[in-house]
Amino acid sequence: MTQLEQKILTFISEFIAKHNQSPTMKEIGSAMSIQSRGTVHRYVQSLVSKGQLRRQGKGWRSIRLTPQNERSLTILPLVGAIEEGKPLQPILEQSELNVSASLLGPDRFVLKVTGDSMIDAGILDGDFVIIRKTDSADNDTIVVALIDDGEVALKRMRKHGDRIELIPANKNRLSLIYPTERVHIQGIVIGQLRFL
Amino acid sequence: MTQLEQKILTFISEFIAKHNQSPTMKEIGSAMSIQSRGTVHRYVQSLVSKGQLRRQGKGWRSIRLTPQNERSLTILPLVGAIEEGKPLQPILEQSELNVSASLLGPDRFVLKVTGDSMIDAGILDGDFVIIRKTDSADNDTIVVALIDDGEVALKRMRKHGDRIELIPANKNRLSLIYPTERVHIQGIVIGQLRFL
DNA sequence: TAAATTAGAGAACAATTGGAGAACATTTAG
DNA sequence: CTAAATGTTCTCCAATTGTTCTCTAATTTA
Repeated sequence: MTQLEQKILTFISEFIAKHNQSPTMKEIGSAMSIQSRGTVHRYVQSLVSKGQLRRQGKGWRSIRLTPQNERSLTILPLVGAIEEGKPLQPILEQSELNVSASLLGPDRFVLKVTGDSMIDAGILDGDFVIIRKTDSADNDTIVVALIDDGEVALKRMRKHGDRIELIPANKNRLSLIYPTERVHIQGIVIGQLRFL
Repeated sequence: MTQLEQKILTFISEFIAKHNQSPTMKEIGSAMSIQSRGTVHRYVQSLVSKGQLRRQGKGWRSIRLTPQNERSLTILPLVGAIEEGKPLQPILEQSELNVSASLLGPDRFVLKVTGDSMIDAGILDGDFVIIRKTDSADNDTIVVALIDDGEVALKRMRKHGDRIELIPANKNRLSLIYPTERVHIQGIVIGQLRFL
């Protein structure tokens, strides 16, 4: 896969995620600054022949992703589970932990956390949290929220009518309550990781 | 392997980790201050013949790492840092978080944690910890230890002469002290992750 | 000192990658 | 049905890269 093919594959993948529909040759070309539909078509064909894409039917927007590109790679061997004072329990069923399938996606990003406001939720200073972009969230999920278009908070959220309560996971800190219109949800925390 | 060959191999490995594509002869040359593509080519050929690299296909960027030098990679966009009540601080320098480069390796594995013995260290029930295999560890690192070839403990370790103290990160639990010969270190915790 | 080795420059050529656009076929919208 | 848009096939072309050479200079070795 050449560099440009890789770019095109990524573009198609993100386009589908965003529009729930594959782009046309022309749309791909626009994004890649390629004027010729014929040239774009050649790249798409190349990706199909390399098994990175497939075509469904003959019409427009018939490009589809292959399963491998709907999820990405496997990563680490998962060998067992630790439980208090018991022998190691081997995990046979799923012998690999697929980090990326669960955590990656075009709508994901990572934030590094500073401070201890979420310490009781096991999110420590220096940890990274993986966020799925969304502008709404359920009660009691941990969200990234922008307050007054200025400061950012990583807090558990709970709605009370026209107000939103942002609850820290730290007994030494207090909840903050804002009118709904002052709080803009940026995303919800779907994962967390730490390097020691 | 000469010194320069070693440098080139390292450069290629890091380039692939960063760009997910091998560098061209020219790019290698730029990094090594070698003007001639031909000269670079000679080094690459030498590394191939020594089994440190291989070539895939005939096109550009067809240099591949041999399994011994390989690391798979997974990259998430790292957009910023959250700090208490401050505006989002964009991270410009390194805009990607390379999960696997730091966490993966042939001597790594994952355990799923059950129980709350490490709760004060931010390791909660259901979390996954990434372990680097080793049979020795420094004081105050979190280790996976096998006790009497039977039960497994995830605890902070401290040596006291011929005894080893295994310290839980939980105020409601007590340290356990064993004679050195009863405790077999399996590895140390180098990372942790959680799926919400 | 002389020969061999190592290292780099760069020319020359082949192969691959990347792009434009014409011509025609097919699909979709109205 | 008709027209517009899209998909497909094709040729031509340019730019970049990989590869193989030869030449030169510096360093090491016999």
